[in-house]
Amino acid sequence: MIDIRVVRDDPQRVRASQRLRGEDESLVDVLLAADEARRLAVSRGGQLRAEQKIIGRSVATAAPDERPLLVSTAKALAETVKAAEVAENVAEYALRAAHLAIANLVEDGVPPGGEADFVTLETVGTVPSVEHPRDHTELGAALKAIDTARGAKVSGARFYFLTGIGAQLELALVNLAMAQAAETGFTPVIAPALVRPEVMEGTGFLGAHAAEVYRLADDDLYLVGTSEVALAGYHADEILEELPLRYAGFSSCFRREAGSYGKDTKGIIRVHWFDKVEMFSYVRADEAAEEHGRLLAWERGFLDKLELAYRVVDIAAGDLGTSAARKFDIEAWFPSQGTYRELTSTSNCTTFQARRLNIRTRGVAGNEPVATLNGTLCAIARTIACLLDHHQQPDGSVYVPSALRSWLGGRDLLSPA
RNA sequence: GGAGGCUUCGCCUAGUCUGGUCUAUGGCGCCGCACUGCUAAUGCGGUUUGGGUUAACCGCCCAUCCCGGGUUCGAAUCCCGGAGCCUCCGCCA
Repeated sequence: MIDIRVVRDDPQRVRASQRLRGEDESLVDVLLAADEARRLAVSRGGQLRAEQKIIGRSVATAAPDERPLLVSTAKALAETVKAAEVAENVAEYALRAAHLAIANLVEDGVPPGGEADFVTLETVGTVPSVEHPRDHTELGAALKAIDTARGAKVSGARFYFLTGIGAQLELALVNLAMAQAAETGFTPVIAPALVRPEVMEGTGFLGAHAAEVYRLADDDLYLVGTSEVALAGYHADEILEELPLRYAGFSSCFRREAGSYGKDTKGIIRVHWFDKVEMFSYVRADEAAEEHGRLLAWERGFLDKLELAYRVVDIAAGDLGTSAARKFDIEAWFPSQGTYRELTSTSNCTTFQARRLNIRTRGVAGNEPVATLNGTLCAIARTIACLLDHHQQPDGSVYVPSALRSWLGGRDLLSPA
């Protein structure tokens, strides 16, 4: 939810942002009209209620013989008030709908264009040269670490089992990520994976990408696609006294992957369920961009520990999520694919989520919404896929980066049994 | 899953049975001022949140007693639905 005052004061800016995203600019005019209509409706309703209050008071204090007349007057007024209140509700609802239809304002400097128009900011590390690279599915099967066949048998396509060293790798990555997060000052959090509709809507996931989200209809709960959802809802309806607040949440993540038919059908790069350690920050609105830089740096620090070659990309406006003002992805090198693939993603949601979730802090001119930001520390399944692929050796074994060894019994090489 | 209790403006609380100056009581905390020779006491005043009006301030107006409906001229108060918390029973890792 963007600041309605920005829309009133500078509709051109909002239109420009919508245009950059490839969204409908005329929604801005719909919103302005709805805002004006609501103001009129509320003001009329207020006036009528004020009259009604005065009459009500005179009824209370009137002499018995004067009552009937007063009551009949009040009755007539009550009809008018009721009608005005219906109009208010309609206007209120229309305003909210119009408001929710508008995505966050795109930050200055975001590249224009769509999915293919990202800008590479930096390329880091040395891309490994592997003669005849095997993909992570093959490597994972040989190591008895990843079992996608039985995943499909038990749960369907895009499900998997991590077994043996695969399961240990997950725990090692979680431990490493949580250790880094805690050292950096994040509060480690184990977050629920099921959330209420308000929270899901507040984080902006029920907008354009509602089809991505699993819903438990019998219980009216949603399965989160990222612990960002729970971590944003954590402080809903609160006034935060001390900022910044930083949380590192671990949870399972569920994605329907609707519309991704045919993409990454093999292996565990794109799955319906995976575990993830996510960083989430609450900061003052004017510090959001700086925090975004810090989140990106922490993501890079983690990938550096995994000794991966990667590039940092600035996502184009048309490919941003509803709530993001800017997004940086880090894509790591997959030798078997001969390309970089997304491993982490950090978004600056500015005050967009905080407005919807009513998360504020005390400012000089009263309470004001905070800014929220999120960034992947480690999406486990995809990271395991990358580690196997990236660190594979000619003999089919896999090199273990030193940062992970203490969590894996000191092993520096994973070899097929 | 069953039974019962509870939810009031930061925290605690009065008010709900018996609808009407409730324009929500009091305490704590907090802020300001005054006074007292002293990081205290006392006194006075202020202190929910959101929106509107304003260049801004002051002020004024509207809404807000968990949420949503309903009854009524009028709802914190009565009725229905929902959420949350608590207690007990059942079940359960």
